[in-house]
Amino acid sequence: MSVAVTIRDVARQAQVSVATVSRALTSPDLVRATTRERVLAVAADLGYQPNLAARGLITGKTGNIGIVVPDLNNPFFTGVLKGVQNQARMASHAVFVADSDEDPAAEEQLVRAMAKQVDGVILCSPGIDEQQVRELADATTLVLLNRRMRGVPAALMNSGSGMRQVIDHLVALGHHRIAFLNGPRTSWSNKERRRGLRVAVQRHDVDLVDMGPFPPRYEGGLQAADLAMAEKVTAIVAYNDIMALGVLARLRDRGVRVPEDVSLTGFDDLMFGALCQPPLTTVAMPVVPAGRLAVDLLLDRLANRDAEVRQEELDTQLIVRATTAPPA
Amino acid sequence: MSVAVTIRDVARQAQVSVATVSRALTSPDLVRATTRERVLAVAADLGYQPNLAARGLITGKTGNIGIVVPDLNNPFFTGVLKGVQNQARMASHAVFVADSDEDPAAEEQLVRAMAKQVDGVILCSPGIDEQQVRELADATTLVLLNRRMRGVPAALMNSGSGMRQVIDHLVALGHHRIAFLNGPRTSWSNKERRRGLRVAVQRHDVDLVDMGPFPPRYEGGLQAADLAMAEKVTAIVAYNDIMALGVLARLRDRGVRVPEDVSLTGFDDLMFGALCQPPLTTVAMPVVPAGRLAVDLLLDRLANRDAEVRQEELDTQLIVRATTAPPA
DNA sequence: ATGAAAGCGCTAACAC
DNA sequence: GTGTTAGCGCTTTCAT
Repeated sequence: MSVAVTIRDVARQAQVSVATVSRALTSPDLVRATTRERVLAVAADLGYQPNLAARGLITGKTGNIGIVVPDLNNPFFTGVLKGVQNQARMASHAVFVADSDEDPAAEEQLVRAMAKQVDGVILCSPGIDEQQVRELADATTLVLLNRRMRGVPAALMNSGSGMRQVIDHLVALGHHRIAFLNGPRTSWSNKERRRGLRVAVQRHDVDLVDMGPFPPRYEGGLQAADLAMAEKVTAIVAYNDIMALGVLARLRDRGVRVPEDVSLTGFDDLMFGALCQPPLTTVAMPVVPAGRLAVDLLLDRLANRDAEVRQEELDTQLIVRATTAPPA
Repeated sequence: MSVAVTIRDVARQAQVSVATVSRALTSPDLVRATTRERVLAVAADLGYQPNLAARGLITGKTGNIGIVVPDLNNPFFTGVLKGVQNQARMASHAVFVADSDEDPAAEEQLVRAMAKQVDGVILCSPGIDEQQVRELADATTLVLLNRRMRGVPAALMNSGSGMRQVIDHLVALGHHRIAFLNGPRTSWSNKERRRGLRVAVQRHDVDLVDMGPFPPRYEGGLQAADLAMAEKVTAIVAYNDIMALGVLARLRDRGVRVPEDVSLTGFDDLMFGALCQPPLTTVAMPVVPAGRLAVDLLLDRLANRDAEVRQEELDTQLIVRATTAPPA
């Protein structure tokens, strides 16, 4: 392990003061070109890397951003993380990540613990209570992901538009009685998807059977499948892809054919939808772009603290694959 | 946004010096109990959170650890990340994450960039060249994940044992001619899996058809499926689950039944193996435990810099599901 | 047991 | 254009 080379070492070797080295690195136009080049050359030669913690101590900016997610095993959140990581790197920021294991209390702690080491944090927390979010927004610069709240910047995905496309698609196929399998009632996403659905349905002659809530996982789908079939629907709209996969498995076990006997749609488009059999008709959530957007919003807010709060919405897109067809 | 409360504020309010506050927080037994309690009470009251960057500047420890992975969209790496995050939190460390987008050159940069802000980094890089890893190990405390290299601590998964179980299983079913679909030739994992396979095969009367390399993704499986069938094998061992899924899809399209006409196994056990149809027989890689182990190794090394280098191996386990059966 | 003071590596006035 | 110096928030001698 090589010993750390500091700004002093560079200064000595380049025969200048530490201030000049600092300037050469951070405000190049403040030093004469020849000096700058000499300094930079020495720095490169010595393999000098500025200590960002020390820099942050004085500038007040750490060059880091944090992201808190409920579960790193969920491809939805890792997609977001990927986008965040990407965009952060473009902006020369490093990213702290924390996984709360779906525990809202932990989320609050994690944000607070991060607060001192980052310039701001991106919070993906469907569960945490609104009042607490406000307190956190007070403790650090916060950007919400996939959740809208007055006065807090947010990167959003417009599930309403996706749901409208789902309903238009199903109605065009000839469906009139459709089940919606709710995810967690309190989650912002579920509310949004449900709202989009209800709006879309009003424009058509459709019976909407509102079911659940179910756990937003494979097991939730297994459970929901039987209940939905009992309602004699011809199409099932699941809260998300994972649940849809559970429905698919359960229907197959019961000998119900998809899409011949019943149509099925998911939501999120998390990779395995495309890989499974039959491939799942679903709505693609732009998770990676949303992660990128969140970073942009955060950096923008940091640079421009008293501009108005931006909440931007990305469109979602129906992906028709093979689980939807005209009713029998 | 509330202004930061520093150690000075606490000191003033508690009527002690900053040194005493510092001691009360980090070496409680150096201050009188009554003083300590008073200080702690004030700190809690003011919502004081020590600035870790400042602390790190003087102690030389940041309390952070880094992890560099090739792709955050790959559930293998996010599983590891989950384990890392988990264990780091137990040890009150924060986690920096960086995604190299499968670019070995970027990996090196990312590690170097992190080096100053972390106590050590966990590197998951099948691709990066051995010499460069050594240089990185010189620049920071490094722990390798799923890759063995002399003198560098490593958290390993013993794919050999899993492969032996696969072959024993297939042979017990009556297979004699088996294809192995190679992943990237240079990847440590592929070498290990292949080696395990060859050893296992020697103990039985089996023709091993070594095919590929193929890209370790869905498309690689699509491509490999036809080639494997042309070799008249009765069982196909894919480098990993994703490739196996590609094989499965292609075989289904061709009307080849799995497992009736040909058996198929994957490797990794990445969730969707269980969800697909038929559920995939595969080898479970303990990715989350491996992440945890990597953190332990890192922390251990940090605490005990001149102990011998630990390289620990976790066992892998065959998971028999529904894609393997006796040959026709 | 506690305080005063030095200093971690760096940037930002302020001089010249 | 460059050097000198103070100080970011904290820990850690060294005194007392």
